[in-house]
Amino acid sequence: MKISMKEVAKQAGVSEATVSLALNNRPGVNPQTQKRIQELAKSMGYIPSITAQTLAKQKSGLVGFILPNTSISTYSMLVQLIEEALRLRGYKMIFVTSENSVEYEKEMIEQFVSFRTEGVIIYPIVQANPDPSYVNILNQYKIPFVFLGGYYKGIEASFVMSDYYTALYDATKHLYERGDRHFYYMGGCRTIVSNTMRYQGMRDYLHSQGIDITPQAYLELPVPDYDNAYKACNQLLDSKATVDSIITANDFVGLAVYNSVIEHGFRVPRDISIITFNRQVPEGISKISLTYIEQFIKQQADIALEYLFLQMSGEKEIKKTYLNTELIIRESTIL
Amino acid sequence: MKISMKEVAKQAGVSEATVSLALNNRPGVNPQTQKRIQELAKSMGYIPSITAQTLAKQKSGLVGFILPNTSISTYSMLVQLIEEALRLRGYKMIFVTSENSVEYEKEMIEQFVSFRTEGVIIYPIVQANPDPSYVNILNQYKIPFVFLGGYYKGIEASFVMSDYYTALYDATKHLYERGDRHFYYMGGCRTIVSNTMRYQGMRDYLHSQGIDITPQAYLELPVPDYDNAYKACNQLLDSKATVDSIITANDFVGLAVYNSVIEHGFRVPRDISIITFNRQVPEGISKISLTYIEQFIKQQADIALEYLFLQMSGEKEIKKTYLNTELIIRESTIL
DNA sequence: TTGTAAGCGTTATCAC
DNA sequence: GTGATAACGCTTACAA
Repeated sequence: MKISMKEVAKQAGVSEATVSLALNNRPGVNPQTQKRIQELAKSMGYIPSITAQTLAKQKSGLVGFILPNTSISTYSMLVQLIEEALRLRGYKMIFVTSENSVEYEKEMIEQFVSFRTEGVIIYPIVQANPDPSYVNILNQYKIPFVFLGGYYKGIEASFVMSDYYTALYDATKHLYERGDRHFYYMGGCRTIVSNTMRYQGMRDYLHSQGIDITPQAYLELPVPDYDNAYKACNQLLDSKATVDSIITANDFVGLAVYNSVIEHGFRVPRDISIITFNRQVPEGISKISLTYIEQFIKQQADIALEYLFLQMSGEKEIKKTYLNTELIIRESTIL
Repeated sequence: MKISMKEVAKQAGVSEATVSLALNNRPGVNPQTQKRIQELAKSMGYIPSITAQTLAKQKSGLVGFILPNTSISTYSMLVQLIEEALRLRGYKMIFVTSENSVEYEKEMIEQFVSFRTEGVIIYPIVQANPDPSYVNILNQYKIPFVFLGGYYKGIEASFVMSDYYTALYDATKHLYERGDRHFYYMGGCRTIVSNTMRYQGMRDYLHSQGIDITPQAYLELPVPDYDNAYKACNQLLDSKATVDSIITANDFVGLAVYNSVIEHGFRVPRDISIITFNRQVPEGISKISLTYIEQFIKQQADIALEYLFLQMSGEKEIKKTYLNTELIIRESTIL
């Protein structure tokens, strides 16, 4: 049977108030009584209704976390890291994915409001978002929130993300110093902040060396996956463009590029070099190990949480962190 | 400001009851009033408290889904499929991972009770579970549940899973007919149902051909990942055992085996053939494309949901489905 | 130390 | 058609 506090109270021969106090280890209840009630409740299989608790306490103990999806290993690491950190702080995570859709993200954020979460962490969708103002519903309900992995222009909130600008700046430098002069970046939607930053990092380093690139150097994929990348790279190479290096958004894209490059009769890295983000295919499995840009996921999770808890404790100041990345040299750029 | 129904009612100059009826499109309210209230509520940014609704309605509209983790692509597909199907039926999914730990799964199931979910789908942990009786708390709270991808012995509930027995039976047959005679299976915890089934399928086919294997043919990995598999396979091959084929739990294991085999101077598939489950590394990326056993994930999700909704609508009968799999031949077993 | 009672934000049952 | 009001299961003053 469904057990409620009333049942426990009746069985114990005390009032509901006493049961509540006893079960929550609150002072002011006889240790004997407390023990008796706790044991009774346990033996009855009583599990309190979070719903009722939330309503009564006006605190849900919930923190919402929204991610574009869960299929990228970076993302699923974040879920685990954040869930654990929240649990240690006595919060429960309520986790949803936006499926990379604006509408869906909006809905999910409203759902967070509906659940009266006490804080929200948003990993922004990585597709174009023309008007992210729906996020402000969180402000209306006084629910603190932070961005992780990016942010929306026009929404004032703390955020932490990789310093994609410097990452691309440095990666480009590495390749330039190898002698490469013709550069491409291949990835997803170019208008989102993190991708704009990448383009600019590449552009600015090259500009400093007297090379000016055009937006065509950004090869935009509808979805940054193997098939799209393979097609796009074939098209690029078929066009007889001069290509020295291609930097890619993730290693499925990077490995598609590798296959395409090889099939066009070029060698990697002798003719064309490849650098990737977000390596998730373990070394040893793929045909080539790609030089990659490592992002520090755990640190990002930690900082996001730190900022969130700051906001939750009343802090008003907006904090922004661009986190360092590290270039890990592998076969695809070694001379 | 936080808006509650009271505010909306006040602004609209009607009672809360009317607001409730209007917002929920219930009969018995003047269409004009209804429209006025709906627009007002929207303009005020009112979002109802699910908590209060749940308490009042005694229905949460929630279905719990628990998965060992989210890093396997099979799993993340399931999350999406199930979430969508539930949404279409007017339910919200509350999704958690068990981190493959008994204690954690227990906790999460209690959490589902605590949220008063109306149904639960359990993908059992894929490590040994000595006593899964904690699942029965769901029965006590009259929360229907089904298993997906496996089940726990001793817990009576509907389930759907791949027919691992036949999968291995047929895979072994395929290899036997190629001429292989010395078989191994490499995967995770051998005591869980789905792995026991695999072993038995392999054993029984071989027995039918007059070959008797011992439990040593099951190479049990602490965790079925690349590193463990690589080590285990090295050990096997170093031992000079005769090995004709190795069937593996997933393609990280399969590709680790491939590397180990190659490094020991054998050829695939001429000397040793490999079959895997749960391929997730796209073809074209890995050094070799592995013959694999395809599981029909969407069908499993559909059936699990069907069984769950049957139970939720009062059906008592327990249904069990072992779903067909398909052997997809690739390089690693082609002669 | 324990019990009584109000209140959290909704819904649902009645009167009106 | 609409408005009181009880109820949902719990917490939390405050009273006893």
